Amino acid sequence: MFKDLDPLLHSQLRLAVMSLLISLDAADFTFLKEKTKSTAGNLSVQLDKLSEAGYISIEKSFNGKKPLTTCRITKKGIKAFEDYVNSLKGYLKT
Amino acid sequence: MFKDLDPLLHSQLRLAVMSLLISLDAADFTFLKEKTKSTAGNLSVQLDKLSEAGYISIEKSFNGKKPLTTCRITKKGIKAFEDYVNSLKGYLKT
DNA sequence: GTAAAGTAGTTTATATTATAAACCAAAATT
DNA sequence: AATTTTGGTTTATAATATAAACTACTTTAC
Repeated sequence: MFKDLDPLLHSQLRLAVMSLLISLDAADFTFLKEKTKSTAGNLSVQLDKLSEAGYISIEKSFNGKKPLTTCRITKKGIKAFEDYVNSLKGYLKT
Repeated sequence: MFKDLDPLLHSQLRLAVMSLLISLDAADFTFLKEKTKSTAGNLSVQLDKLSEAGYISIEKSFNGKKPLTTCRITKKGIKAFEDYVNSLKGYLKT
């Protein structure tokens, strides 16, 4: 009846990031920070967790002289997000 | 874009409890424990939190000689659940 | 009738998580 | 050349979830 909710996705900020990445394909740190209205520190930590789980890939480069962190959702991440949404549905239908 | 998710409802067990109560109107401790497959201790704590928030009411009585804890969702709880579901939608649409 | 097991919970301790605050290095601005 | 801003990371703290231990009583088995 109530399937377990992936704890990695059941977090407001990580879920917001995944939600953005699933329709955007690529997004940089600053963009994610603005869209999610998070602090840089929090975002940095949560991106690491998503990355360690293999849900996103993180690529570090430079935009001119400024560091640029680009995130992309992985296949595994897409699957996890879809699973999470399906599990959640069991909790939401009234 | 991403509305804040009520932290009281953004918890697997509390959400499951609210999901049950919203369509059941009343449920006792043992029933909730079985349906949510939670431990008694965890359920006890989470029910208290929902109760303190005014999302559910808890009535203690006796079923013969055994203690009976009956839970009901409140108007405030229904509103909170609906708000939560609506906020979540912003995270899930792909 | 009393010891053991079961029921219905609560309290407390611990592990995990989220978040903010502090920090760092380089670049841009005054 | 000092100050502020950008783009982050690391570390510390507060909040949360969860399980384990406990309480109080009841039922069952001997």
